[in-house]
Amino acid sequence: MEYNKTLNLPKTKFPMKANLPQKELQIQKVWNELKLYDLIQEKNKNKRKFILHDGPPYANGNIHIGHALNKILKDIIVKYKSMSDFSVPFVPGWDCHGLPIEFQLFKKLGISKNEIERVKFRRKAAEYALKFVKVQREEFKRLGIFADWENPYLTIAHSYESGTIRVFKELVKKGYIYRGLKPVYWCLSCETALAEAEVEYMDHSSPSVFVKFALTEESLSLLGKEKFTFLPSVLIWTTTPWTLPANQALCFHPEFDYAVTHCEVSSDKEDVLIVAKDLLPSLMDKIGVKKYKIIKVLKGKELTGIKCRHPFLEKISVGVVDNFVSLEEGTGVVHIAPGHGQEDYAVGLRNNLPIYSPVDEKGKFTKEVELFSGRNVWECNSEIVEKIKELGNLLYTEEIVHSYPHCWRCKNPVIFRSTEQWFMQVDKNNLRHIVFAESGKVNWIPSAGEKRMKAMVENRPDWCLSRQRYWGIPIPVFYCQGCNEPLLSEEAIEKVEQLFGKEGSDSWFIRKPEEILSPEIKCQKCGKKIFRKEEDILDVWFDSAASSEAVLKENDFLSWPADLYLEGSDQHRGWFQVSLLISCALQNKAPFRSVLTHGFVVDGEGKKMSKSLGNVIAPQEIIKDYGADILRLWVSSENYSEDIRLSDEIVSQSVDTYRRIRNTIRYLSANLSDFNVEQKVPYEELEEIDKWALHKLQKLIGDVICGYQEYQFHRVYKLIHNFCAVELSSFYLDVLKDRLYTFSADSGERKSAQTVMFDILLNIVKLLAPVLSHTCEEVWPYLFQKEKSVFLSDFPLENKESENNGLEEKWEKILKVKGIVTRALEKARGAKIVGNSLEAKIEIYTADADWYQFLQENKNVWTTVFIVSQVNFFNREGSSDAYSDGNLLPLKIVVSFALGKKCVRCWNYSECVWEDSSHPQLCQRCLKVVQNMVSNA
RNA sequence: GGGCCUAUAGCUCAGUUAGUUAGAGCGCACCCCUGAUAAGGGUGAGGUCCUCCGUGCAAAUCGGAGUAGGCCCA
Repeated sequence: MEYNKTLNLPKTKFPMKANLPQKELQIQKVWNELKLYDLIQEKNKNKRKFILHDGPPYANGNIHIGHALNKILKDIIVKYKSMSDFSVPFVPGWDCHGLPIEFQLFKKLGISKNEIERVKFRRKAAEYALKFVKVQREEFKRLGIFADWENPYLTIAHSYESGTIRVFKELVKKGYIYRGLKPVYWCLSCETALAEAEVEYMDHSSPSVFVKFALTEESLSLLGKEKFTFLPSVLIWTTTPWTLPANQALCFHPEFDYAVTHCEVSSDKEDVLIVAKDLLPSLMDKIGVKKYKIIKVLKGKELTGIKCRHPFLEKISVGVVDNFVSLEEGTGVVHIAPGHGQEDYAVGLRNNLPIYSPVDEKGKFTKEVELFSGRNVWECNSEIVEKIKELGNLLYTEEIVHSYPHCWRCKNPVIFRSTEQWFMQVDKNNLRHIVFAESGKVNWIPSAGEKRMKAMVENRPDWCLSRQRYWGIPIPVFYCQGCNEPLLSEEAIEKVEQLFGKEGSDSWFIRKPEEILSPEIKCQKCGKKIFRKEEDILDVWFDSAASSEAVLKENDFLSWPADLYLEGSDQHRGWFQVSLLISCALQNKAPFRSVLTHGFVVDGEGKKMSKSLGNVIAPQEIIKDYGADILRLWVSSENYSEDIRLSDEIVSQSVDTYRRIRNTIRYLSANLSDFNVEQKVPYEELEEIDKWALHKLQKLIGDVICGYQEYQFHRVYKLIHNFCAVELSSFYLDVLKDRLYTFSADSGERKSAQTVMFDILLNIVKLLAPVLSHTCEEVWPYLFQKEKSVFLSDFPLENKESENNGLEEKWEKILKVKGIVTRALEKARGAKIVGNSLEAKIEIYTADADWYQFLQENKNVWTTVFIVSQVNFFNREGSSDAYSDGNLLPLKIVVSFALGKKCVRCWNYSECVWEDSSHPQLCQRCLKVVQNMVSNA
């Protein structure tokens, strides 16, 4: 007789080999057909809401690993919350406007801004963005992300654009919006503003000049009581002499030492110069001074407020301090023209200097600079140098070649030129303080986010909202054709808001002002009724900053504020900050209760991923080779609060972990092929070890829930993996084999094991579903549940009634004994005494009365727990050659080959009577089982 | 250059209020099994807790400096 046919061996159709890349597609197809996302919403519609507001990724290009990480983290939360008593509508979003798209498209079309009509271009840009929305949507769906994919929010949707204008309107109403000057890159030949991405750095030859700014009489006292034979001068260095007419200040570093130095410039010329002390030797060498003497040394901050004469104009330049001043080159004093440089502009703002820029759009000096009026700034460079020399304020000049920004189209050098821009005032209505206070109420995860946000808000300048671009939401402002006064009226903007809601923002460039405005409206200043439209568009950050207003407020099934924003840590500066700013301006309140940030994906060495380093790993590759669940498992395994590493080694670790979990699930299900829920054994009747396993399961459930609630998914990952590998595979399931396989199929003992295995399987599948979504859905049909999907089931709750801490303590001790026995067995295996552990007979010796009693009390479990054929124990000290485990346990173990005969069915050895003539190779236990089967057959 | 963050075994992570010999799982090596089989079990080897200095009776843990890396600015 083939006795293995009488065994209850595992049986399942659930494949060992996952073949995820294919299998996942089938599962996703089923999800689609079920309309699972809708079913989940329907199921949870009356529960309390949890709003995770999606930060819109930029709709250009395929998704990269950072996108995958971000959306998977969100998805884990959405799924966990959806299964745990929350209604979690998740509306994905895309950022569709902005320079990167515009830039890419112009490149693709091979043309520049002036070579295409604006509306025509905008239609192409919209098409381009929508194409990538579709691409990314498919890629996100391929990751197994659940969301309202059919109804995402797009920043180019009419309703969204209208919502953005509404936000602008509210800001105008509350007085946040003003017009001011700001320097931007400007191409003189194209007569246009350029974005940073549109300038290229190329070598350029410029005059390098060292120029004196003489102190005024009144400032001499700042230098102390010294009498000077020569009027001291502050020495600056610049490579853009043409910006000198716009000079407003001289900037010192507050902490640097500045030397007031007497120099013999030449045999007949002497000077007193103020420069950074550390630069003195190289500087004197450069300008050819052989003899010099330091008269006095001052800290930069002591020079604050010093007044100097302009080197060739009748005006005063004032001393200011700033940390950006460096000792790399020059004199340690920086000439500041706030209208002609970014750094200068920032210094200007901090010191309330005029943003002065007397240069027109063709790059010619305006009438304000009489000397050079109407002349091109480049042409004037040399004349300015001549003029300074003439007045004796030039100490040194040479031509230098350096890297300088050029226009990407016409390749000419560009300048910084101030133009009128729209701003949002950060200090209006106490906004900065409100933002600060609201930040303090937000739950930042990790908590350092609060510090980072506050530091940023504290220092940020007003927000420049204007962009001289094509692809964005227009700034809804009209100008009087008569007096050029901007029309900043709530009523007018509301017309635009309504128009965009109907026709979208392209209509701004199609409709005439009179088609938009009501006929009664007139200029508040001069009363004229003819207007022109603003050409500039809004900074793309304004679009996304409006999302909580344009999405959460506009949809009844959502709510405001959001419970959670979850993005990369770069968004402290980006989306979080601008959203906070807008929300506090409009609502005096943060738009989010919690903000969770994750780090960036870096390679195995912790270096950033870049094409040039060749260490980029694409999510598409991982999906193709291993499947989305592997990627999801990797996401869950990493502590995302820091940098997140990814390498081939790390992926293969996820693959290994996946296999272990999958096999454990498969094995559990394979042993449940003849089990159904009606056969469940009541708790009281369970075998003790089964109660122990149930206890462990409940603890696991509690810990895993804790992990999910605190968004610590790597804890979830570790807990479940350890449970599968340690509690289940290496112990419980291994020990159970004898009972499952050899006991009669319907025996209470076997059903007891199956009852618990079923519980374990069902719960593990649910616990893992937010992470291994496809795999858990794949096993779901093997669990005969009423729900059509694991995601329509309820998340487990920790059942404390199935817990028994006393039992756990006792089994901990039993496991310790198993530990020493397996070590003894391993030694015996090495000595070729036994191979398979069932070939072993174990003798345990202990002189310790308590331990002996413990062994005695549990005498029924030992063979099972050790998976050996025989166990004897003795209340006496074992011989010296018996195995002992240091002094960890007062036990000594002797391993010998088991006594008696091996039963061919259960492989246990026994000395029982082998009497049955028809089954002479069966032990008594198996004999009964087999006889039973035969009589039942 | 500035703000924020990180550094524990080959990998992913623990390590509480400073308190025995710094832990887990995986991987690796070796062994067993062949009734979870492109599986399963066992044993074992792996650590300058990034470096240096300091404070403590005592430091992975607290303080300072540095190195390497990340994000954001400049």
